[in-house]
Amino acid sequence: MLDLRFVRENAEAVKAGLSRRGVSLDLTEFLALDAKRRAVQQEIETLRRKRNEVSEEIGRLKKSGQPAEDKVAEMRAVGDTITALENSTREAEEAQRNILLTIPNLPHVSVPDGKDENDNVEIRRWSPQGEEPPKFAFEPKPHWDLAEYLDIIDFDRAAKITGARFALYKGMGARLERALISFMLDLHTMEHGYLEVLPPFMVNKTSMTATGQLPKFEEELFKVENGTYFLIPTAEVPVTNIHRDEILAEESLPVLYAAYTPCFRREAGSYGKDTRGLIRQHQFNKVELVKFSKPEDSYDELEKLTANAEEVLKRLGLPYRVIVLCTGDMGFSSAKTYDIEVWLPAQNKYREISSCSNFEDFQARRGNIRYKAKGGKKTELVHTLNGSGLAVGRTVVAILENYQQSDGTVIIPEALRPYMGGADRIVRRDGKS
RNA sequence: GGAGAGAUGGCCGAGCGGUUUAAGGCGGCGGUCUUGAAAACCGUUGAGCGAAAGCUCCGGGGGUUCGAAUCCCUCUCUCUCCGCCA
Repeated sequence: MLDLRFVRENAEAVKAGLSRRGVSLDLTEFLALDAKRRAVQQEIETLRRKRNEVSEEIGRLKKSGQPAEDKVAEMRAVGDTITALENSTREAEEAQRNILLTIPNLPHVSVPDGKDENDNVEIRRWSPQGEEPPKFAFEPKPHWDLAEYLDIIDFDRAAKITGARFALYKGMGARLERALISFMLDLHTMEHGYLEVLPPFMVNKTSMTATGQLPKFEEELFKVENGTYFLIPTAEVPVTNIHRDEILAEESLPVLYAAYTPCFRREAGSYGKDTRGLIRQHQFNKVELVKFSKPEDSYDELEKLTANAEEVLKRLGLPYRVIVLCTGDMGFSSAKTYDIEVWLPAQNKYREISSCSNFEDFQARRGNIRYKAKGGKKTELVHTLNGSGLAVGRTVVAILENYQQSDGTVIIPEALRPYMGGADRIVRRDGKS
């Protein structure tokens, strides 16, 4: 959410910033509403002041046994006026907040202008051999064929159990998923300084609103039927909300959390996209990194966060590139986003495996997350950041495709072997390969 | 699921219709003392809006009243006991 006062005083700058995103916003009604609301607020406060003073006087009169009937009657009328004005202003307040909640964040100056994903800008590439991904001596198979041959993921039975876009992991497949979660969490907690948390997988409406999923994107969420909770679409939601309505001490910043959670997404509007395989699922696992930082440090923290996520791919020896999303492709709450894309040889392209964003104070304002400088007088909003470190299912995809052998078996990256009971290769359970 | 008790500033905790403009303690900050620290003592210290005057905030929402932290209704959460349960 943008600052109400900032919008009022910088309406043109706000419109200009949003137009970079391809969003055109008419603020005339909003500003008129705001002016009227503030005028009424002034009136209410003047009346309240009068009521406070006279009520105090009534108290004194009654105590000393003097009559106060006329003043009581007068204040009864004032009270009625206040109630009427409050009712009219409440509506205006709500209308204003509802508008503010649907305005996306302003892009940072360093974000390139652009319309859609075609205008994103590549920043760097990495591969075990330098920059370019290695060439295969044979035609690399898609991960779903490999998974079926190795009998480690069963999409048909998952469809029977639940429906489309779900997966049943088996044997070394299930173990690989679990190994990756442990590997990622160990790296981030033991080497990158994050604190591991395991949050609830369902959250309330207030939490969803603070991080920006609500009120605008409810159609992306699963809502539980017997209550008011939503399944989390990312750990960003529960973890960022850890400090909702709190004032953090300056010396505790930055606060760094790493969390494994499953994520649940409706994927409305993506019919026909990535229908085969693990790429786009209604339920997937993710290790998420979340930071709370001082405003002046947040862009340095974004670079570090992105590097922390990249380190997972480096340790696993998976080729990737980093791109910066253009203004038109960024998420609603973000001021700047880097996507990390991993190389998938069977698709012959890079696919998103992590998204690292600085939200500046956009989420902090919605969630009222502040900090106070040591000895300082004012509280200030923190900046929030997060990034995948990494999406686990897509990491499985990348390992299967990049480490596949011509016989259909898959080499296990060395860094992962301690988590796989020492195994160095995924083979069929019947021994055939 | 049943019965009861609660929710007050960073934390603990008093207040239960009108000097609460929220006591007191802890913690924080500043100072005196000290070679330094501790202890002791003194001072200071909640949040939001507003240019200011001032207004608002005692879990959320609603009500009673001239006036609500205080009374009523309702919701949420916490705790204790009982029952059930992985």
